[in-house]
Order: sequence, then C-alpha cells, then structure tokens
Amino acid sequence: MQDVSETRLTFKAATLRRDSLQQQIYDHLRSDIMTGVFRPGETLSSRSLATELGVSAMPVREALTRLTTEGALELTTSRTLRLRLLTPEDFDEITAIRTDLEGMAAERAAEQITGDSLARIGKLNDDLTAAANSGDADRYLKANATYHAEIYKISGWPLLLSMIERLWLIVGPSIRTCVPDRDHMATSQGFHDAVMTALTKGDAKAVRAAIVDDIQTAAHDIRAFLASGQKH
Amino acid sequence: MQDVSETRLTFKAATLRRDSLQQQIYDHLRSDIMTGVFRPGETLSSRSLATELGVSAMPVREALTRLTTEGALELTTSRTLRLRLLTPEDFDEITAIRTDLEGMAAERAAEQITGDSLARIGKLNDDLTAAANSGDADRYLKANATYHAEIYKISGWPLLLSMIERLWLIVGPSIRTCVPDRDHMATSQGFHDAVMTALTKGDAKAVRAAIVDDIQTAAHDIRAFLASGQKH
DNA sequence: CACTGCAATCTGAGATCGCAGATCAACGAT
DNA sequence: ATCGTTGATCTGCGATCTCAGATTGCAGTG
Repeated sequence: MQDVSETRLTFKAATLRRDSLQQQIYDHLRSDIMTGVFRPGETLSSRSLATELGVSAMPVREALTRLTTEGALELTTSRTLRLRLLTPEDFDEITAIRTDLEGMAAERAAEQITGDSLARIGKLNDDLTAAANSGDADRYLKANATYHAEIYKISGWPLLLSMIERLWLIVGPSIRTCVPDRDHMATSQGFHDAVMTALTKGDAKAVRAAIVDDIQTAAHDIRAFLASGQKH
Repeated sequence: MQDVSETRLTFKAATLRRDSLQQQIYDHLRSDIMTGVFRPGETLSSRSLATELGVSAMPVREALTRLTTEGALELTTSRTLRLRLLTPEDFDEITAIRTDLEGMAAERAAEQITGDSLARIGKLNDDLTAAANSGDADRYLKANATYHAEIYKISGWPLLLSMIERLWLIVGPSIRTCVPDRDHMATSQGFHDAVMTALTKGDAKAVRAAIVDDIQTAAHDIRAFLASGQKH
C-alpha cells in the first residue's frame, strides 16, 4: 500500500507525497474507528496491520501511538493495544463535554452560516434521512458523522472541530454497538430536522438546543447499554 | 538519558521501566512547552534533541509527532518542526474553548471538593502568591499551571483535564512571551483569591465565574500582544 | 565585487533488525 | 486424566541505516 484510501492512485500518491504514510494510515484508522468498523475491546497490533496494509511496522506504530494518546486505544498489561472500553462514568464525562463543545460549535455555525453552506447542510440532512429510512446502520453512521462534522466546520474553528472529533473517536465504537436501531434513527432524525429549521431561521440558540437534545438522547440509549453489561 | 526528568535515577528507571522512553520524552517536552521553556516559532529537531538527551532519534521523533498532532508544533514547508505561531484568530478560538472547558471543570470541582483537596488547593494558592510576589516569571508560570491543573483534577474527569492541557500546550509559549508582568500577576492573583473564597463557600457558579474572569483577563493582554506583531 | 552553481549538511520519514516481556499451546511427569 | 513446565510466537519498543527534499555555505566564474 502506498495510499490507504485509494489503491488505484498508488503511484500518483507515492510520487506527489500528498501526505506521509503515517498520516494516511492515521486518517484511515481514525475514520474507521469513528464509524465503528472496529468493536470496543478489539485488539490492534502494529505488525499485523502493517502486513495487512503492505507497509513496514513503523508508520503503523506511530499512527497507533497517536490514537493511544487521544484515548481511542489503550495499552493492556500484556502490552497489546486494544480499542478502549468505556465505563458508564467515562461515557457521562464524554457526553458532558460533547454537549458543551458541539453545542458551542453548532451555535457559532448558525451565526456564521451562508446560503451555500446552508444548502449543503440541507443536502446532507436529506442523505441522512435516506440512510435512516434504508435501515443500513453503517451508511447511517457515516452520513451522521459527516452531517455533524460539516455543521461544525461552518463555525470556522478548526481546533474546536478537532477536539470534537477526538471525542467521537472515543465514543465511536460504543455507538456502533448499540445504535443500529430503527427507533433511535427515527427520533434522532427529528432533532436533525429541528436543526435544519432553526438554521434556516437563523436561530442560533435553537440550533444549539437541538444538537444538545440529539446528543443527550443518544447518550441515554448508549448509557443504558453500557450499564447493562457490554456484549461485544 | 534513560529517565528524562531525573537523571540521577537513570538506572532505576531503566530497570523498572516506569514508562516507555517515548512517553517520558513526550511528558518532558509537553511540560516544557506548557510552561514556556520554548519560544513561539522556535524550531525543534528530532536528531538534535535526541543527541542532547542521549537517546536515539526514534522515541524523540514519535514524541514530536504526537505534539504536532495536538497542534503544539507545526511542520514548515522546509520539513522542519517549529513551535506553532498563533494568529489572533487562533487565540480567540482557544480562549472561547478554554472558558467553556475550564469553567466546566472548575464548577464541577467545586461540587466534588473535599476538605483535604480544599486544603491542598489553599496551599498551592499560597505558593502562587509567593511566586507572584517574588517576581520570578518562570516560577509563577509553573505554580500557576499546577494550581489550575490540581483544581481541574478534583472534577474527577481525566479526559476533561487532558483536553484542557492540550489547550495549554498550544497557548503556553505565547503566554510565556507576554505574561512576565507584575501587573498581570497581581490582577490574576485577585481572581485566584476569589476562586479560593468561592471554593470554601462551596459556591460552584462563583468558582466558574472567577476562573473565566482569570482566563479572559489574561487573554486580553495576550491578544493585544499578538495583534501588535509578535517579537520573539 | 556580484552572481551562479555545486556539494556538504541539515531536516523528517521509512525499513529492518534485535530485545524483552507476555501469552499460549504442546509435551512430559505424576 | 491432570497439573506443571517449557519453548515457540506473539506483542510493543528502541537503535541503526538509508533516502529524498531543502537549506546553507563555499568556491568558481563573469
């Protein structure tokens, strides 16, 4: 592998050096973790990932180290890396921070939004609704992640976005294990529609409230799941 | 070097393997950056740091990579790493996030505080006052960092603390370049005393308000400095 | 004296090798 | 059959070597 995401552009990517190999691997793993490709507690080894991707162990290792620093992975006593397991207390903490930061990003996005970006969010919301109706959990999770991320990007605050993404990185696997639920998708879509109407009206406080409701409703389901004893 | 922080315990640390070399180097650099040992824009090279510390380039490299991910360092076009230079806009963003997160941590700490921890914070506040009176900027900055960190630790939310520390990591160098100012230390001590009285009264909202005031007052000075064109 | 050009020397990044723990399965003794 | 031990094979971590790009400084030429 020279380019993790697009194997057909291998040579071009290797020549132009779009990013370092390590960066590509990091981005790839990060995206996979956020969207729930890996399960909580699943172990990741640098060597096996390296052979799987066709590179040396080093760039994989550095990517995994970065993910460990960010709290997505944890080092077990037996020196193996695994996806972090969240306690209900961990989850409460993350939810509190998420409502604060995502609420701030959403409110600011509402103040900064332009016609173009509003239209783009509208389209992403349609995609999200379609994904929810299709019942395809993977598709829904990906659409949900991009929908939220695009809103927060409008805030114009990249550091804020990166901190929010770090939180997603930690809760992503847990979300994946319990969200494939049609009821959850339906109620969540209600909040997303509320976000859209508030955005079009330019009501920043209402946008924040709808985002916070979305997070807390999802958190309620996930917390119940975590407390009930995790079945991975 | 086998142990970055305590060279006299070299052998013991190497034997007991308290942490990986990379982790020790990371912690060491992180602390140095937060407390302003390095200046904004200063370049850091993995090899020179490695020879300086007496280790191979690799653990230093991984530590620097992690710091780059967190936004403390940036990669220039000539592929050298340097301490990130903040624009006034960057600084506004960080300040907004800091008031949110540190306010939340302080408020929660006030709710969770015990007699023991209150006494410890009181002692740290005394240290801070002494440092301010001494006029020793380095000592003051270190005391200030531990004072705030200890308060936030009481919140019992480690992820929140680590996210706050990431913000400190980014603003640390800029703070160092403009804070060595007796007036600033004096006004800041006023807020710290307000934190103490609010903590003893158990008034969580007042604790949050005092912390927010402290951050915003400092931010005002730093922003003026950044806007005036940075003289490193 | 000024400008051009080449070479030495920086930089980060990747590959490869070896080490020390930890796990686990197979094998032998009881 | 069961328990204990041992060795093969995982794991992450560090050192070393190499490469490509960028900078720098010195030398040679106009």
